[in-house]
Amino acid sequence: MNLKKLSTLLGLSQTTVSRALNDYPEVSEATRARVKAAATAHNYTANTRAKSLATGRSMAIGHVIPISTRHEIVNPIFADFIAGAGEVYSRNNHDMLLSVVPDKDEERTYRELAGKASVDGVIMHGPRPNDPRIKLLKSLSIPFVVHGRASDGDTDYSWVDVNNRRSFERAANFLFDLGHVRLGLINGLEFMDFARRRKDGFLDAHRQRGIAADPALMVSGEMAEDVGYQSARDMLGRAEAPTALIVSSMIMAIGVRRAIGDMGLKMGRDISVIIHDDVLSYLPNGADIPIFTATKSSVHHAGQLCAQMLLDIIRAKDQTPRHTLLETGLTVGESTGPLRQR
Amino acid sequence: MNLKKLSTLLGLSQTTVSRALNDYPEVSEATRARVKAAATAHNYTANTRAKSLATGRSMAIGHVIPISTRHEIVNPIFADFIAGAGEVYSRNNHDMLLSVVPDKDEERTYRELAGKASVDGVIMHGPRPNDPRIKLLKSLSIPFVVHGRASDGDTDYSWVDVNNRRSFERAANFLFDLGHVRLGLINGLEFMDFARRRKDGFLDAHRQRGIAADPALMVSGEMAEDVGYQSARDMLGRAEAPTALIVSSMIMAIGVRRAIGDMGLKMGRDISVIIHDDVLSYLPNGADIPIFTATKSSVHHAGQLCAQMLLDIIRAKDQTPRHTLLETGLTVGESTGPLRQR
DNA sequence: GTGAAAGCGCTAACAT
DNA sequence: ATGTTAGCGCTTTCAC
Repeated sequence: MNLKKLSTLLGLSQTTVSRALNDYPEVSEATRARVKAAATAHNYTANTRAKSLATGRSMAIGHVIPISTRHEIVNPIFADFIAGAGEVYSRNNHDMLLSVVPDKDEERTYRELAGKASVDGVIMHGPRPNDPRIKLLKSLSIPFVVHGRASDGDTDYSWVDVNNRRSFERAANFLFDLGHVRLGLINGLEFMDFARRRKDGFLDAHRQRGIAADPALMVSGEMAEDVGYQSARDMLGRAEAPTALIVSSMIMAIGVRRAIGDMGLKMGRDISVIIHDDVLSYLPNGADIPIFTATKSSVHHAGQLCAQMLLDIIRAKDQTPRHTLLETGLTVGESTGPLRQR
Repeated sequence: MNLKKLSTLLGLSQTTVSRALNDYPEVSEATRARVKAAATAHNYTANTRAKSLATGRSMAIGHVIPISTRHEIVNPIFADFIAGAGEVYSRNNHDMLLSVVPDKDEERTYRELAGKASVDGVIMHGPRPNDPRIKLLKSLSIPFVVHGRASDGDTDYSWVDVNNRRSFERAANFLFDLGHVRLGLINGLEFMDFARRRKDGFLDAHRQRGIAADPALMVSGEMAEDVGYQSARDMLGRAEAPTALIVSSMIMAIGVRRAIGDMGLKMGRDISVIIHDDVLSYLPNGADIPIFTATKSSVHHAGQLCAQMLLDIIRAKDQTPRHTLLETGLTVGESTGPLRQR
């Protein structure tokens, strides 16, 4: 079923039917009702391609997902983010176009998306310091929103980010309040923007308390189980071992837990652990998992906000940068451990 | 830059330019070279919408991802699957259209995708016994491939699936070979097709050895950490406790590990564990994680195969059902435990 | 309030 | 080997 057939069927012109369906005011309510009834009756939906060819708007948003040889952070994050963004698109009758490309082809993909006019805007993921993609997207003059921030001078673009710095500052201060004085940090790779900010927050808290952070108790590595394991073993085996750990991802924390068990220590008694993990899909129904305490702030939510922001930008045709900084919630569980007096 | 401009620029007709770009044989090699050079020079890429409107093919594949209130299995699986499928689409110049919809809207979404002609085919996820979506997709006469199988009589559609049954049969036999005689199964919800097959495989092995499977040692629940924990506690606390467990997902296995630790048992000595997990993105670089032994078979690979199969079907315009059954690899690690003599 | 006609950017007969 | 023309399904002036 298409417009032509539907209109002849109704004895109306394509124009009128189109106008009725798209809620143009000049159509009489009587015909509009008749048209809409017929449309649903005959299961009519406007062909997106034709529509976007005619209007110039594609009603689609592009997400470019670079796939690197090294598995990096990206994978687990995306499911949640995409789901959040997707919900927003669905509600707003937009399509989501996913391009999974080898990271070396990322630039070409952006160019093509812009050239083929197949999307009205794009979401950019995983920014790195001085990210060249930002300049590229600007030069292509296509609306875009960045998930995360590239920590350079140029903040002249729209982004949605979690307040990683404050999150880790709060986590550290929370432990200081419990009486801990030696904290360990098991962080992601610090060339990633978020990891850098997390470390900054960790250090902020130390400065506020006048406590010197021990470089030996701050490690940075790939977010993997074995990295968590090895880091925890190393730290906890030291003469000056930490009494609490802040871990930068769930998967690393699983390794940390294994290390603690292997060393004959007990969580919450000998060592307290707080983890930060943005991906709630790991957790049953988003609940706090019983193993660890998590500072929760969902990437799912970030996805929704990015999508909404981008749609707003497109709708308003106003590209002045917008920013959203998400605060995290600190949820405290058993394993954080009882108050330790010095 | 569009065809019109490019063609006037070259002093050729749109047709010739189009033909040159699309590798039609009737164009002289000289002009083809000239045209292609100009195209790259001016950064020209054909507008997808216009192209698909003209050809009738959209060069896009749809993935419908139902988002349920209960978090179910779906989430962690998708990242990997989508990544695999996406790679194949990229290589074949197809777009991937993702629709994230509340599961009650799933049917409507399929109808719209077909009606709007926005995709050439769809991939269906998470089939359930006697799944109504299969009839729907057939009635819409849109090419589709199912990831997984619906275990009813009607196998008259294309699918790609992991051999879950054999995987669990092998896992159980592997443990029997080690001398174990009481095995526990911690499985996903058995209204899901794959979980049912896994149980069947588990039972197959028992039958082959003439060992009766104890119903008390076969549990089925949501794939969550706490379900794994509770199930393991229950089983291991019994008078007739199992000496080995087969766990149906990594996340449940994490709970199992916690239970084992809490009960003062030691993995590999008191209790052996084999897990099956299709999602390699959890694992660092796809390597065997050091905690558990896994029967590995990547959903990522399944994604690639689904995508390729669908593209083949579309290209061949031949909808006779095709099937691919993926065998799993059993990777053995320390924690499976030493040979236990009876 | 409704309709006729042009056009979005491309491909595919049908010429030549 | 290249060009002319019509048309994919829709929206959008412009007329009435």
